[in-house]
Amino acid sequence: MLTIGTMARRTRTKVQTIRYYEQIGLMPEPGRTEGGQRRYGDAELDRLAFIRHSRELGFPLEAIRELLALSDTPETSCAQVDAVARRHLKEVEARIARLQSLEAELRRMIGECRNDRVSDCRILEVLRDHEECLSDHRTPEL
Amino acid sequence: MLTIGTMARRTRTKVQTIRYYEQIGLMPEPGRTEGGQRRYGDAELDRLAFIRHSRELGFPLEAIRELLALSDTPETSCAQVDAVARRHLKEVEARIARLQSLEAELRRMIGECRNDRVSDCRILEVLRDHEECLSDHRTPEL
DNA sequence: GCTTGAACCTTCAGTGGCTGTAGCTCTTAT
DNA sequence: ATAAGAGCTACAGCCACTGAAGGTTCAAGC
Repeated sequence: MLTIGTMARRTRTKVQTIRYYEQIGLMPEPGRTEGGQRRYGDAELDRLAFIRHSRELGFPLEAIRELLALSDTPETSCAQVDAVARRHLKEVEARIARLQSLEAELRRMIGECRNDRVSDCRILEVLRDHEECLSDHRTPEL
Repeated sequence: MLTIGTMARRTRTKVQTIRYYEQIGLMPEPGRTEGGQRRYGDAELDRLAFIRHSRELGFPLEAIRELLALSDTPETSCAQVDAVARRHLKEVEARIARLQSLEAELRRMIGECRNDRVSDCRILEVLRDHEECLSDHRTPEL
């Protein structure tokens, strides 16, 4: 039987985070000691490890919820798993593209700065005046 | 005199966002009509445009606060402005690098999936078993 | 002058994914 | 028996907004 602290150490998770996962229904309610402390088994450890690995790959918790549900129906096709992963990949690609255009803009701006007084600063001028150089205003920033 | 709605339209900002900026002290408290509605001048419009342009470039609000303060002392050197921008560029670069390593890992994972049953899914196996392929666990995810 | 409807007001809750704190209680080793 | 360390609950805070409820004000048209 594993304490919450042991679970945390083994998966490099904060104790509070595990309790949070329980609260939002991502981890099951574990058994308790007479005194009310949580005690976990190996299945729970595996589940937590799965969640953490998925988080390291940037999957949002809702996607992880889907993956866990699919993982519990072993006889069905994994096409849905594939779809979740591809969807996430698309989001990551989109974020990279967005950040790269920010990066280019920032470099250009910084490159023009001649380190004069603030009143002549090119950076501040750009921030004051620039007209939507960035194409897509509807995507989230990152 | 500009209403909050006009300010919002001109800067492509939500009305609530402008009130939020006021609440956190990024925008000044404007004058009001007898009935209590906000009325702005051109200086406020410029300030809001500055904030929105900076946000489009991904500057966090605290950095924007710094930039606005620096912008109000025209005779000093703009080295500090430069420093804020370079600091932000570094963060953007770091996020890109992190996302690119995620992207590579996701691609590898998806590439291995043969679309069998869930019980043999390579994606799920990776998520269950993979040992920290991603070097830096201390940086924020994005 | 009056009506109408759009725009404004305040306040509060929610987003995602945790993290930190306060003030307790429980377990375990000595 | 005691004391340290780990656990417990409940709640607040982070960032940068966004939405909604429920009410008030403004401006245009008649």
